[in-house]
Amino acid sequence: MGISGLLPLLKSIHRPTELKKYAGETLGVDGYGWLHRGAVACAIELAQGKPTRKYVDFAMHRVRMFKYFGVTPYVVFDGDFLPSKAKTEAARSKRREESKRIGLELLRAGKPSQAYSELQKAIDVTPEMARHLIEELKKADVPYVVAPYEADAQLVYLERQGLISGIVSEDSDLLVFGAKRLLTKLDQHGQCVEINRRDFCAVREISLTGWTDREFRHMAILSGCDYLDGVSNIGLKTAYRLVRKHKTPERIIKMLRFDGKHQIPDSYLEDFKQAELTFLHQRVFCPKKQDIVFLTELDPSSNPDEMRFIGAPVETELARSIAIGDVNPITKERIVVPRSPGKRRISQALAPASGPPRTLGKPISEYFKDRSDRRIPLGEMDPNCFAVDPNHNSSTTAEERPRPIVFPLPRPYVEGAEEALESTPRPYTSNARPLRRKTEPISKLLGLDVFESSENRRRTTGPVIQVYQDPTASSRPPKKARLCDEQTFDESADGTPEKSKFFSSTKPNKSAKKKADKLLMSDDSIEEAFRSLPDHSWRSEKPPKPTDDIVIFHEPSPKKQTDEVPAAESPIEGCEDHAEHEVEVPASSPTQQGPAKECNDDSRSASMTPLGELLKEFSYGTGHARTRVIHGLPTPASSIQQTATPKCTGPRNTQTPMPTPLQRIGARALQRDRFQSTPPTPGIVSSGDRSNKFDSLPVNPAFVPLPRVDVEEVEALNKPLGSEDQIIPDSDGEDDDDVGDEPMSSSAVRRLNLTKFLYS
DNA sequence: TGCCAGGAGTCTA
DNA sequence: ACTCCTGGCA
Repeated sequence: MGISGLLPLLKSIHRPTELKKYAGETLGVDGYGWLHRGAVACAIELAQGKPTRKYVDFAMHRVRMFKYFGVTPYVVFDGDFLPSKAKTEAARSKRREESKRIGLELLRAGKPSQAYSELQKAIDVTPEMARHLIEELKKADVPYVVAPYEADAQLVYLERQGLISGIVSEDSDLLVFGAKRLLTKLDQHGQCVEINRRDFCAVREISLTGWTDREFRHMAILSGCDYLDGVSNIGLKTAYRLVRKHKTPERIIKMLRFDGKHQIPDSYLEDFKQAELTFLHQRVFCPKKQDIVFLTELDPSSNPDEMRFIGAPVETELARSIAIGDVNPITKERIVVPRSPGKRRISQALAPASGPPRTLGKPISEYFKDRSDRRIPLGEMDPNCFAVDPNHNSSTTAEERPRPIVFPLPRPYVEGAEEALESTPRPYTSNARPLRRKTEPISKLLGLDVFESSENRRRTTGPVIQVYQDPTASSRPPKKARLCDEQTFDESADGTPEKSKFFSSTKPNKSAKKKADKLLMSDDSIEEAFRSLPDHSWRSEKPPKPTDDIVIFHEPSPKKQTDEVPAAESPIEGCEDHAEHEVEVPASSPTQQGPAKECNDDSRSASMTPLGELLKEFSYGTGHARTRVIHGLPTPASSIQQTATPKCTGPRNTQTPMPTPLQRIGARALQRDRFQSTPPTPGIVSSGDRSNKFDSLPVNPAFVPLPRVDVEEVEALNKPLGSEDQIIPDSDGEDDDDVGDEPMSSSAVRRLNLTKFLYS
């Protein structure tokens, strides 16, 4: 859970950013988080013990997204539970069991949607699940490590060792561990928020200026953390005041007891110190030394034997085996991936990756055919659901295979599917179906489909499979199509690589596909998605049909990480920006210049044309300038550099109520303040106004030379347009660094002028 | 009256 | 996860 309220408290230093800005870098990611989110999609199957690999698909989709943006993910998995957390974990485990029980009951009672929401709480990410993902990570040449204990500590260690340059996680604990660069709220479009330790001095809610990691840690522990329950009625604000006033934990606790307003357990001080030591010295695995080390070296005077709470020592060999995923970090038993149906269904389901295809009672192909017939009409159904083949990844050539497009299942369709299911051995599926809406049937279908589909793939890769897959895809929660999902489609190597990840159109019948597009939740989202695609717009030059755009994207092959991305058809802006950093630089840099110019041109033209839209966005006023810009620029060209942002921002803007003039003024003031507090920004004068204070504060070498200036420029343009708040744009300026670029600046100037023109 | 913590309710993914 | 509301406190 982390420190509740910590991230909101630091909101003033949240710097909106995009994954592509980290191109060329290696970012640590929490494998558990990915697996968990993926498992949510198949909560019912997991609860029922049905074989499914959806969680692997989700995680690999994220991996592909990272690669697409030129970022190398370093996936870190949780290991054993710390003694400090044993209690918590036991309670959680109990809750999960309870949720599972209730959820399965609801399922039997014919309340699939309720069952699903309950079963989501029952999700337990197991080392076996991690192992399955690891198999895929190996194939994709993605670095990973299983921590001896907590992934949080492991991630921070990797960051300190320079093996990663940032951490992608939703866990605020990382900041307490000492993470320097935390990326949170990463969405499917690659947008995220950076929280940089260097910005702490700029936090507005509380003054952390001059605060050490130690004081910050004390504040966090005092307010309640995973290792120690907080004192009631003491939150972060109060803890902050206490630390500021009394400095040491001893004095704080003494004062609290003296006050008598709070109930402090007798062991609190001791527990407090243990919690702090756990944050400081937890054991981690050092990939360089190939051995267990402490996150922070112990004080020579301290004795690790007296610090059981930081985790028991682990033998070097065992630690290595755990780190590579061969040994279950909890049971310390070797993880066996069953090749044939094993005792556990889960294991069976997972098994396919390593082992040969399992044997099914019936030939799958037959099964599919039946379904395919029924499903054909489905193609017309909603495209909202993206179903990824859970098993799909299992096969080594998963990416090569064509990706099934997911369509939301219409009722009738579902029914047919159910019938098919009935033939299958799963009993429950047949019963539930009449009652439920899409959710239930989907779940049922998923379990069955997944299992069989995987086999089919192994055996054959015929069109039949595709048909089959489509239904599977439907199994996914009925959401709008996400870019990420699209990415999965990219994998389809069949010759559909050209098509956009976002649109799976190729596979489904053409007619069906078109229909699907129409059915999509929001066309806008799709367009936005396209825009988000970085290079793609450039190359296309024009705002071609969405389908054309799609073609541009193509997923990087799994084996080569960063290189692929730049090399890939669409050079990402980020890549360009960070070309300096990484290996790929050579390739990316040349490409950049050419496309960059084009982009600029496009952006200009784009900005010119959609004045009305721009105005609208300005009217919103609330969001970051960037978002507005994005919206404002309907054309693909504009999206080029802003790509990722547009999607997310677009919806947000619309959703967020328009700020009142007062609010805007306040926002501006805030921004200004930040600006002042932060070191002076190097950006150009014109750009400097827009540039965020934040950006200026945490300057990453990589970021400094950002060619993407376009976005910023756009922002600048918007500002004047938004007449009301010119100030706002300043605050918004997220990409200050980019502005700094020479070519960009020139382009920016042009754009600025143009925009003014338009409005004037 | 304002601040803070915590709970309830809602929405999203 | 986010917002809104409530109660306690100064």
